[in-house]
Amino acid sequence: MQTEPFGLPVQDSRVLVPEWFQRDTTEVAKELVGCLLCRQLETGEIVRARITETEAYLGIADAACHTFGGRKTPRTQVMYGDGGHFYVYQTYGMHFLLNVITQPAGVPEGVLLRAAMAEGQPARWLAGPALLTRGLCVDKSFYGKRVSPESALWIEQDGCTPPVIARPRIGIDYAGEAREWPLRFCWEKHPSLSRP
DNA sequence: CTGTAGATCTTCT
DNA sequence: GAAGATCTACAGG
Repeated sequence: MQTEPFGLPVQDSRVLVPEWFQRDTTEVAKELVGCLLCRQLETGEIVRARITETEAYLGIADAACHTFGGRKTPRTQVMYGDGGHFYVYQTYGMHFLLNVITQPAGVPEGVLLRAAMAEGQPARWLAGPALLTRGLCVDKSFYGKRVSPESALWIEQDGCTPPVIARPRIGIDYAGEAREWPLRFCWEKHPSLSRP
């Protein structure tokens, strides 16, 4: 039931378990739009943000993915593990980007979380992958942790089913034909999108 | 509104 | 040694 605009307030929700992520990456990316990214801060306070934008990265066949061609480096190592864990890396020397690993072990794919909106905050507070991690105090210490409340960072689903549209991904012009692939999933017309 | 530059540093060649 | 799954500020039209 989608009565309030832009998915607020939160309804009865359930925590997604790691196994939920161990399947088709594009499906996971699509279904994560509308879910709640939850973070328990050092203070104990819990922040819930409605995910509004994701991107799927399809592993060895995807020139935009860090594991393209089966590349295995210290940075990408966790991508080869079980889905339902986090892949966090730093880019441009100053930004952390948060991914959820998908698929069973051996299939190095994942979903980049690009934008979200938290209740009681400006719509553009988390309107970008680096803004999202900065706002929720997510850094490389989450690398390899389970997507679970015991990690202080998890995802809940509460039956919110927004209108989702697919677009080419952002910032991957180097990726040859893969740059056209419609793997960016957006909540249609949502004010918190990183870009329209 | 558009374009461009600078910040800043890990990762891989 | 170069580039990057970004963001912000500022200049110009």
